Amino acid sequence: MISQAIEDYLKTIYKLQHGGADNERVTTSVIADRMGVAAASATNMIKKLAEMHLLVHTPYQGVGLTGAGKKIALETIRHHRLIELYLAQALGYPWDQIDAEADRLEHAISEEFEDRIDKALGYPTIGAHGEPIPTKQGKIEDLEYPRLSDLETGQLAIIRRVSDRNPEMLRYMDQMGLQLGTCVEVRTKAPFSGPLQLKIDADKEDVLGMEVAYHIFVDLAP
Amino acid sequence: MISQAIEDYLKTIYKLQHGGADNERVTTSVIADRMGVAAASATNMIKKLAEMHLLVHTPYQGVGLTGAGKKIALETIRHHRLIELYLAQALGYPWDQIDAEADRLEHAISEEFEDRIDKALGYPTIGAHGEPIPTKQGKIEDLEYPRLSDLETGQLAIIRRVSDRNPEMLRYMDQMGLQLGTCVEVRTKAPFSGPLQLKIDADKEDVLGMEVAYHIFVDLAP
DNA sequence: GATTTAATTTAGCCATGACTAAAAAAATGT
DNA sequence: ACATTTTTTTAGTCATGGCTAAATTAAATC
Repeated sequence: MISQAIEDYLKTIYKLQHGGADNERVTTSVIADRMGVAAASATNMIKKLAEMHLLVHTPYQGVGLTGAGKKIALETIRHHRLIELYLAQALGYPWDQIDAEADRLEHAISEEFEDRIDKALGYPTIGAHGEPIPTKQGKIEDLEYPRLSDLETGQLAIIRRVSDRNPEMLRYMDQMGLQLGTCVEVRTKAPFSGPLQLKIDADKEDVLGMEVAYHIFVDLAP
Repeated sequence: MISQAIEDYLKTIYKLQHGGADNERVTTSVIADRMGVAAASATNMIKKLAEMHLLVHTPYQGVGLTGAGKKIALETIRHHRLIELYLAQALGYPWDQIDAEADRLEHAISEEFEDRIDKALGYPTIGAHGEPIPTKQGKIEDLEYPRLSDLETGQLAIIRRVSDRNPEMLRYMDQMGLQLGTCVEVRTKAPFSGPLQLKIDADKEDVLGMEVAYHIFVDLAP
């Protein structure tokens, strides 16, 4: 049977495979780190998932999801992102709280629930932090946006996606007026990974550290 | 820590204590039966709950919740009933499906979620099947309604609560036009626990078996 | 009151998914 | 090339919450 733990591992592995650089191996320690468990625990689960043919494990090298594993991962991610969006839109949650709540709810909902909130939200394709929502059939767009931290002085862009990993960072962004759709212009970029001077939505001007800018993804405006 | 299993046992025990007759003991086998587990499993959990001071166990006699146990039970029941009502009212679930969905969700939601759906529903005090919803402080009204099966010929009453135990029965009631607030009049009552001839909401007339009537609770109209 | 039956508890087992400590393999540095 | 460090795996443990089979206690019947 597919337990909550299995769903969590598969989701994490999927995100690691698609989040980082293309040829970065998804290793035991990276998985353990993201899951917040000991490396040995990850090894155990990896062995189990390999036996279930949900992933392929090359010892000491890393893992790769099989079709079946990917399917479960995407179902879980779909649940997660639909729930997040529902919490934000229907229940007025701030965007820094939705991830934690969705992490628990994603394992508890039925297909029926998924369908109903999907409908209530108008069949969305983009989640609350700008992530693509996998379809019920397991298709997902792979939108690759440049990071705000990679822009050069003078460039104008629109925020399309943010990392949801750190709630505090999300709260900070919010406070700075940085949301999905917000228009930003890089005024100056200090050297040595220094802070950015930004014009935000044509009315505010502020400084933003590279750490934060690295977690914001944008669409370049011409 | 309070696990999902503990919440489920406490909820079940609370309902057994307050559902049946006043002096019916809540025994191991009754608990095991309701939980769908073996008697030995129930014994184990009862021992554990007794050690945690969530209930008092008199061996071979039965159990009784302590204040702490009752508190957790009522919190769980509050979650369950708020979620049920939310599923019905906000997401349009039919009333025969909400119990199963709420059984899983009740363990996954946060205080924040509880508060938000409570507010969205307008701080309701009655659940989707007519059950009282415990307050956040753990107070609960004990409304005792007569059963439709106990009415006599000629009596007029309003449906106030139904048992949610059997989804098929709920679907049947719905189909018969029997809902909360529906007005029913007993036209004839066949002897030997025979069926009732009912006038439903002043426009339909139909027959209802005792089995179903037993699971419908009403307010007597004068 | 003795015996049968039913309910309850004890004893022991299993799967899940964590953990630590130790061993083994791979990567790195000189 | 070899020693050191890091990563990964193995081995063994623990808590949770099920299970069955056997023993015990309580209730019911003769």
